[in-house]
This record gives sequence, C-alpha cells and structure tokens, in this order.
Amino acid sequence: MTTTAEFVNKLRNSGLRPTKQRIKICEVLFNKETTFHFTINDLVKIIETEANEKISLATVYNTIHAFEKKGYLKEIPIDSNQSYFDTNVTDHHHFYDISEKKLIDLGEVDVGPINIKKSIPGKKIKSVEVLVKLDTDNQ
Amino acid sequence: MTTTAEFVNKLRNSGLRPTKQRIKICEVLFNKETTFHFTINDLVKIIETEANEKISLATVYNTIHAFEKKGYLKEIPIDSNQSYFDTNVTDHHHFYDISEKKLIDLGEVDVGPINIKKSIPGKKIKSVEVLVKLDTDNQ
DNA sequence: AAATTATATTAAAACCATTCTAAACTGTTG
DNA sequence: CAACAGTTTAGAATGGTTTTAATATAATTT
Repeated sequence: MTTTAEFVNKLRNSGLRPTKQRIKICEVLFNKETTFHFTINDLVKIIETEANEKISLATVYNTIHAFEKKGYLKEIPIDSNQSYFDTNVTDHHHFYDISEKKLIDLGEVDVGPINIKKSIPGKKIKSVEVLVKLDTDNQ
Repeated sequence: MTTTAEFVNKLRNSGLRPTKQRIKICEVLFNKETTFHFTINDLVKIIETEANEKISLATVYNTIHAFEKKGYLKEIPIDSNQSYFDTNVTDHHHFYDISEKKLIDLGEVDVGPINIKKSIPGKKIKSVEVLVKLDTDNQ
C-alpha cells in the first residue's frame, strides 16, 4: 500500500508535477499486489471503471511516456499494432500468448543466462529481451 | 542469381499465382547476395527506384503477408510503430541499433543456447526471439 | 495571498501505418 | 477461347498515436 503523499513525492522527485491525473495513474499502476501488463486502451478502461474518472487520452499517453522515460514502466516489443507496457521494470523476459494476445512474465529463474558473443565497436548493450511466442498445442 | 522461371516455380509451388507484381517483389527480396531487413516503406522505395515500377501499396502488403505465411519472410518484433521484416528466415536473433533504427543479424554462433525452463499447459513454444538493444557507447 | 510564470490537461484535429472495399484485371483450367 | 477464381488497384476506412492551441493548474515570485 502506497499513500497518495508517497506518489506525490515520487512524482516531485522525478521532476514531474503531481497533478490529479498523474496521481490517479500512479494509483492504478503502482498500488497493486502484483505487477502487470497493459495497453493504453486497457489503462483507460481501468481508470474509467475502477476510478469512475475520465482522463484525456492525450494525458494518458503523455503520462505513460513520462513514466517510461523515468524508468517506472517498460515497453515490451511485440510485433503488434499496439504498445504493451509492463509495471515490472526488473530484468525479465516474456511469453506472448498469440491467440489470447496476453503477455506472461518469465522470472529470472525461468530463462537460463543469455550469452551474447558478438559486439559492435562504439556500441554498448542497453538491454537483452527474450520474447517466447506461444501457440495453442493442438495435436 | 535466381532466374524469373525459378521464382515462378517457387510461387506456383506455394499456391501463389506468379503475377508480375509478385515476381518483381521476389526479385527485389530474394535476388540479393545477402539477406536484409526492411519495412514496407523501404520496399516500396526500392521497387520504385531499382525497378522504376509502381506496385500498389495494398498489393505490397498482401504479398509480404503471403510470403510471411509461406515462411519466406519473418517479422521482427521491435517497439516501433512499423513492422520490420527479415529475408533471413533461419533461426537467429537481432541487435537493434536504437540511434540508427537499424537491425543487425546475430548469427547462430553469436548467441548461446536459450533455455526456457517454464511451460504453460496446453501451449507450445512457437518461437524464441532475442532482441539486443544497442546504444552509442559514450564514456 | 495575489500576480506571474512555467507546465499540464484537454478535445479535437492531424497523422500514418495498415486494412478494407469493390471494381477492373489476369492467370488458370477445361 | 470461355469461364472462373484469384489478384491488383485507387481510394476510403480504421485505429493507435501524436500534435495543436486554448484552457487550467502547479510552482514561484512579489
């Protein structure tokens, strides 16, 4: 459980003004038992349902991008026409269930160490992401 | 070097009618020394420049999706708003150079074996893709 | 606490990659 | 060659995301 005051501090410390909208989004994203994955559309629906409030789409996008830039969210690359975000910003990988269009976390123990043997001069590795696509097992 | 007749056969054998447009796209994609990565936009430009021809956007999309379904192309998941395709359909992974927005192949020897220890009942692994993001090394 | 300044929110429009539509066209088969 | 099924096309539609520019709000200064 995180109090509103703590979110206000978190925002202020990041150089983000603690507006009503940002605080609400913090509560929706960071006040859960577990981390989770969402699309912008999911988030808007959660805000409308859970909070019975309406935040403009543009603000939701702005806020999510601001949070991502601050490292409070991670975008997950999927070849899809919409962006998926993860409130779990620790190093981990993902299953992607193609039929259900759902992401599932792979914990650190679920994937053996990844050994990248190639390097490009002048470039450094920023992240290593594994996406395991899942299909229904019909046989 | 692949002849037009061979592309015609390849298409016919896949159940795709060898139309002028599809043959042209085959020539652009599969008649190169090396495999490469492209977006639909890249491809349209190549066709216009290299071949001085115009194929309708819808046809390019249709053809690329048909080729992907037949396994002649692979889509590469990147957190971007446009799709990247690869003419290299062997099992391999990628570097993604963030500043140049360019993909670079990682050969089979460049990445150690990936060990996925978790499984989901009723689901089977369709693919395992590693994306290594690269940043400019300023220090 | 009012005034000022800088930043954030908003609805609506714009944007842009991709998909759809329905009419015209082309390859295939008999 | 006729008939059919599959393909191409321009243009419209779609849908996620970004931009715009006016309004509102938070922070800072007086």
